[in-house]
Amino acid sequence: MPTEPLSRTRIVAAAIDLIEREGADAVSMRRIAADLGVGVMSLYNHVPNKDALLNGVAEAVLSQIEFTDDPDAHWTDRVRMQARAFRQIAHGHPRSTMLVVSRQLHSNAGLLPVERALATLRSAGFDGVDAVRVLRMFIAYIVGSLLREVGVTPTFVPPRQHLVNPDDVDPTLFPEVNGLAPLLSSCDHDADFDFGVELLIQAIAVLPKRKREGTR
Amino acid sequence: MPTEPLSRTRIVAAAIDLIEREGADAVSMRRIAADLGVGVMSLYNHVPNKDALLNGVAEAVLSQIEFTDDPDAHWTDRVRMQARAFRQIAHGHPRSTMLVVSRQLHSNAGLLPVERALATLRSAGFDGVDAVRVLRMFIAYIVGSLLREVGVTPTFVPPRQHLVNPDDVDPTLFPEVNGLAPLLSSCDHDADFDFGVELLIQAIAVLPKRKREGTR
DNA sequence: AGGCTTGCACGTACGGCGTACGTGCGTCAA
DNA sequence: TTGACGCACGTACGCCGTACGTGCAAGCCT
Repeated sequence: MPTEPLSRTRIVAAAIDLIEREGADAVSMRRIAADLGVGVMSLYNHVPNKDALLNGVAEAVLSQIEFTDDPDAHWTDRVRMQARAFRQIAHGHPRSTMLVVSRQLHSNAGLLPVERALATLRSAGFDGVDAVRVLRMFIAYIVGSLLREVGVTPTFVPPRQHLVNPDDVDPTLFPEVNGLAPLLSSCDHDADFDFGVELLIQAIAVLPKRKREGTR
Repeated sequence: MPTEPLSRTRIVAAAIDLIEREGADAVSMRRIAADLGVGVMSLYNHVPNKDALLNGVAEAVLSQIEFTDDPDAHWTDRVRMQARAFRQIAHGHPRSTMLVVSRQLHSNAGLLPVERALATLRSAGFDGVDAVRVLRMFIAYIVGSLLREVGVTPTFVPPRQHLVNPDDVDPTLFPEVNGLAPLLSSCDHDADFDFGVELLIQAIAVLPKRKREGTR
């Protein structure tokens, strides 16, 4: 029974699978090896160490983003689509999201979305300085949104799944939080994300566009 | 020589100190105990487990934010000040920032900034729905910015400290990244953060303000 | 005063972790 | 045929979090 030979790709895939099934805390070299039915140390023939393996996971997830870019569309539509495509990470690989946004990647996988975004912004007439600034702002917003969505940064649902109970939130100390508790404890991620994206697009659309070029 | 008695506060302080000196990876119960000159298991008389200790660290850092709110100022100024105050975390406790934004806090420490922000937005005339939405957007942006600033999410400096060298970025695959390399590899965090904050403030300032109240 | 509870510092021990290192086997080049 | 090489694997070391038990000092009730 010749099993598929071990490879970096298979190891990374097993890691992603494990993370999505049991969470990032469940990841250990021993556990991955067990899932693959191999010895622990065999992994090290294909991956230098655990950290590099996790980088591989982040790259793999990142490179699975499906960008369907229509070069003829208005730039605002293209920006919107790219932002949403990036957010797909949180849906396709919710438990891996934290890994993706928390690792400094030096590979091409991380550069492709950047390239696309910059090209779109440049085609919209922004000069280099503004394109980079706007891109960084979008990335910050998207990363922050993803973290909230996958549950790491609080939605600011105070205690239970249900509405706030006054034992946990003192109404005299936190009148606003208390009054808005029903709104704070529920969250439509799709709507909230789009709300922010629209606001950002609208905001940068009115930026004064400087002369083209200016990358120097 | 009666040393200060052990306490949760002292343990948390030692943990923060250790994180800022050697990074979050260096944190272990054994190491903290050694720094405090006590036995490992003594810590567990004051802290239920490591996870709770890290929550304590996040709370402590969060509650050190200095909000200097001027209720008479224009609401745009107040929002700006609150955003900057929150960002102070990244300066005062850079290595702890990741912990602060990556932990779901159920304590009052996390609610105070929320309360202040909501109050400011409500006083600016936003109804409950919009105040919560805008707050969430700001939080996402700030969290994402902090992560970039403390070096976890990439600045998109491609390889070295210096400019991009063409070995690492294929100019034909990534023409924009390549052309904008000088801009991508340097980053004025203060200016970039303020750029985004101004844009966001400007964007929400033109939101149609609905009737007051509406928390229900 | 004497006994008892309680709080807290501490040591030992267990199971799990990442990984350095050595070993043995299959394949392929010379 | 033989040698080198690639790769799966076992063992072992030094970390980790923490369950559990022990002993001591302070405070309480009678």
